[in-house]
Amino acid sequence: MVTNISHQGKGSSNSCSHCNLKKICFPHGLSASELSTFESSVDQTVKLQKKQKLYSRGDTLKSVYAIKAGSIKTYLSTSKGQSQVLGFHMPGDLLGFDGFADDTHSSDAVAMEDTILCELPLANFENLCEVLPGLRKVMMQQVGSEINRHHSLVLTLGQMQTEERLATFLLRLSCYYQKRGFSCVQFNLPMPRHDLANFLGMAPETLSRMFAKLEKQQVISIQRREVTILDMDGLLNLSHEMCTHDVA
Amino acid sequence: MVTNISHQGKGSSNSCSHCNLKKICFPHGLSASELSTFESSVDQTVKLQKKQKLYSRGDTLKSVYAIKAGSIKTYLSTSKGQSQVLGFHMPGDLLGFDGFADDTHSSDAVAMEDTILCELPLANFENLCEVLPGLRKVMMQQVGSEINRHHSLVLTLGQMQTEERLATFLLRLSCYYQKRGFSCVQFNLPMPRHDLANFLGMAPETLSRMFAKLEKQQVISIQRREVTILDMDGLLNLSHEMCTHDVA
DNA sequence: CGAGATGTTGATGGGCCTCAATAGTCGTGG
DNA sequence: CCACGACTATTGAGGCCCATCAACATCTCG
Repeated sequence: MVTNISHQGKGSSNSCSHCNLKKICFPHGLSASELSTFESSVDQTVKLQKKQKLYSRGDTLKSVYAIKAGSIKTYLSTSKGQSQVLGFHMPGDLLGFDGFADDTHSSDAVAMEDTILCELPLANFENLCEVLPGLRKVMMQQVGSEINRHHSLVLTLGQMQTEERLATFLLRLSCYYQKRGFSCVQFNLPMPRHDLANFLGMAPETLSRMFAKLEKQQVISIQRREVTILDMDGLLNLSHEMCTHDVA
Repeated sequence: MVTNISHQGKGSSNSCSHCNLKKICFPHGLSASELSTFESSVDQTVKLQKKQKLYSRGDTLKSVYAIKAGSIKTYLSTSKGQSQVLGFHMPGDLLGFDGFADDTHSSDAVAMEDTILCELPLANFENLCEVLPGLRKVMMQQVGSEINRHHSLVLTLGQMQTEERLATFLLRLSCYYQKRGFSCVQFNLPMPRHDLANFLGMAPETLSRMFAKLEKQQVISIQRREVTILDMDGLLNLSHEMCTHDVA
C-alpha cells in the first residue's frame, strides 16, 4: 500500500489557472469560471521520491492524479515475476484510469525520479462531473487519448520489428516534446535502457544494438541518454507511421 | 464512409429493460427510472452484413454502439498495408471509445458476421450524462474495462511466447463465455485463424502449430473452430495468469 | 575508492517467420 | 447432386531475427 507519501495541503503554487501545464493537463478546455470551481477541488499535492510507488495493483482507487513535475512509470506484473511497462508519464499526463473498471488499480505506478503530482480525490471528481460539462468532455478526451496510445502500442508490439519499434518510439517522443515546447530533435530519454527495452518488448541487448544501428546509419546520435535526431526523414522512413499520436 | 447501413427506428424489440443483455451492456447499474430515460435515447438499430464496416479510421465519431447480436472486429492499419486486430467484440460490448480523443475514429470496425447494434448518438449521450449520474459511472467502468483489456493485450504481446499467448487467449475467452452463461469448456472461436493469429501477433502457421501442440498435450481438442478444454489446470499452468479479466 | 547499477558488445542457439505444398471446407452454379 | 474454385487451415523445410549467456566498460553514489 501507499505509505510514506508526502501529502501537503493546497498552497499558492497549486493553482491550475497559473500552472504552466494548463493547456495540456486537466483544465484544458474548461472555461474560466469552470476552472476556478475545478481548482478548488484539487486540494492536495503528492510528493514522491524516486522509486516510490504511487499505487499498486489491487489498491482501491482513491484519486485521479496529474503529474506536475517529474515522471511516472506504470507497469503490469505477472505471477511469474515478469513485468510489462505500460507507459512513461510526464508532466501534464493524468494517471488512475486503470482503476475505473472496479475502483481497484490494475497496474502499478512508480516514480522514475522525484515527482510532484496534483491529486483529485474521486469523490470530488464525481461531484465536479455533475456540475462541469467541460470537465466531462475533457475527461472523455483524455480517456480517448489513453486508448489511442494503447492501440498504437499494441500495433507496435504486434506487428513491428525491433528497429521499427525503436524508430516509432523516438518519433513519438519527439512529437511529445515538441507539443510541450521543447526541441523535437534533441532531448533526453527519461528512462533507463532496461525499462525502455521492456516497454518495447525486446531484450536490453537488442535495444542497445538497435541504437548502435541507427547511429551507424547516421539517423540519430546518442550518448548515454541524450538523443539527437540527425535525419528525421530517415527515421520516419524506418517507422512507417505518421507522427499523429501522443507518446505512450 | 458508412454507406448502405440499414438503420431502422426504435421498435418494441429495442427496449433495454427487456433486453437479455442488460446486465452486461450499457444499462448495467442504472436505476429503473434512469433506465427508462436512457432507453428512449437509444433511438436506432443498425444492421450490418458480414464484412460491412461500422466505421473507418478518420470518420467523425457520431455515435456509441452496443452490440445486440453478431460480432465486430476492430483493427488498426499502417501505411504499409499491415494491420493489427485490436479486439473481437461480441453481444453486450460497447464500441466507439477510440473516437473520444478528437471526435474522430482512430481504428476500423467491421462485422465478422451479420450483426445488429444499438446506436446511441453522441449528442444524446452527452445530454444523458448531464442528468444520469449512473450513466457516467457506467461509462467510466466500461472505459476502465477497455483500458484493462488493452493492458492485458500489451502484456501478452510484449512478454509472452506464442504458446502462452494462445493459452491465455483461450482462458480469457472461456471466462468471457462463462460470464454470459455459456459453457466455459466448450465453445466456438468466432474468428478465422488469420484474424486470431494477427491479434496474437504471430503468423497463422505458428498459430496452427500451437493448436496442434496443445492438442498433443491433451490440454484442448479443436476441430475447425470448435474448442473443447480438456485440462483447465494444464491451460492455466501454460498461461501463468489468473483468469480475472474480460477477453480483449 | 569500491560496489552496484547501467550500458555495450560478441558468440551462440532457438523460436518463429517465410515460403511452399497439401488438405479440408464453403459457397456457387451447372 | 456433384463439380469447381476460392477460401481456410495444416504441415514441412529452411533461414533469419532476436533472446540468452557472458564479458567488459562506464557511470553513480555511499
